[in-house]
Amino acid sequence: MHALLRDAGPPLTRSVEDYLKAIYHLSNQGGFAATSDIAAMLEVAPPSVSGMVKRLSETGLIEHVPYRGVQLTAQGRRAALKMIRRHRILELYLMQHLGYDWGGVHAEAEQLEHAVSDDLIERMASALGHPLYDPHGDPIPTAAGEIEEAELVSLAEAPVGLKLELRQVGTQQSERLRYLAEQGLTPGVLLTVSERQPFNGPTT
Amino acid sequence: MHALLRDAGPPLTRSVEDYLKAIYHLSNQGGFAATSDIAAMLEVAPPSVSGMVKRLSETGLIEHVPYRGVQLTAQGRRAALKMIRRHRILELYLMQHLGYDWGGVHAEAEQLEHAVSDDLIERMASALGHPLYDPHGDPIPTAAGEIEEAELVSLAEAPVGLKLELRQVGTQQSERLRYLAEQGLTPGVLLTVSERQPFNGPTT
DNA sequence: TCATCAGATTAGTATAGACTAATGGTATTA
DNA sequence: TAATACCATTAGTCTATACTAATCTGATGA
Repeated sequence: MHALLRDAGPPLTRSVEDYLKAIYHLSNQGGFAATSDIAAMLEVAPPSVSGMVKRLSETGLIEHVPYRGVQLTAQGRRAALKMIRRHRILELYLMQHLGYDWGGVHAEAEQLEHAVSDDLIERMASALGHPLYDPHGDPIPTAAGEIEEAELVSLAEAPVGLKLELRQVGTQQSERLRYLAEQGLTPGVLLTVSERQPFNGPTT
Repeated sequence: MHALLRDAGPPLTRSVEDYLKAIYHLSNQGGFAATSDIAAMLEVAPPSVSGMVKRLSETGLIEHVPYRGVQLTAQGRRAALKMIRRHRILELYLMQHLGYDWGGVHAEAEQLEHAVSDDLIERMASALGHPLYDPHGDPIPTAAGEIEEAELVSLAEAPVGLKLELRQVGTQQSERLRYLAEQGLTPGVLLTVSERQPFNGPTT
């Protein structure tokens, strides 16, 4: 009985969901997320973050070490992964079933992820054949809250001559995504690093 | 220039959208919506309605006659119809493309209608072939904000012997909707009023 | 006409979440 | 080690929205 009710509590607000997602992204490799980075990512003022951090640590969703930053608790991480699953399933669904392009999906998913039910997400996931990666190539957490921790190399760091598969594209700016898609730079494509100009772009 | 910007202003909040929809439904035939009816429909206390009514009439979305009730202005009506279009397109889409049943669809649409973009709604509308009626048989307002004003007869009022087409079902209780659907009472079906028991049900 | 009562409104309070201005802590550099 | 600069936090305010308790209005029936 305890176990089943463990996660109940009042549902998270839209803001709280956004904070948890931001903290997840900023503390990826087990580190702390800094107040100012959270503020920048969510486009709010730093004191707003301090306030929210206090509330979130009181409800046990994060751990706060003053002047060092915050980390998700197991509970907070579960909630964050749920939002990320929603976001990624939504992006995929909007592209594959409603004709969205790579650039426009992000904003729409960003709104919808707060409003959809678990049921709807699972229906979309099955309509998509339970996909493992989103349109950017990022892994989609399972409904149970697990996520693949990929080892990725940045293209800018890859040695010349290396053959590789383009797995994910690390930008969310619509214009840039559309441009890359036109160039055929879309997740899954195989590339070879042929040369690199000093200070900028390598070639396919 | 004026005309194009006329409706700009800050976007409506979730609450405001709900109030406008409720007022629309309660003042259907040109009358006034009463504070207490709005309160009942939205499940809030009457003073909360008084407060919101003040704000809405200051922003020009409704007309308030103290102690009599409220009416939508043209602007408020446009906003309400937009929400109703969203709701009805969503219900239809969820049923036809994601396997929702008649009962479960309302609650999901109620949430999503506040989060979807106009673009997404129009994409769903075209995926559905620009439908005119929602799953309950209610007319769907056009993107331009027009709605068919249907003349409907309640089954309970129809004279015995009349042949008619079931156009809409006036309940939103999930259980009851499922029951009716099982009985084949679904919009579009042709019925004949064969007899009526005193105090209750007529037969197909 | 007046008393009464239901329903509407005002008054005052709470909470979530944001802001700016002021202050406090930590780490870097001289 | 001390000064400084950067970042975090606290203090105090604002808005939207809800609440309860108290008051007011208008319609109804005696």
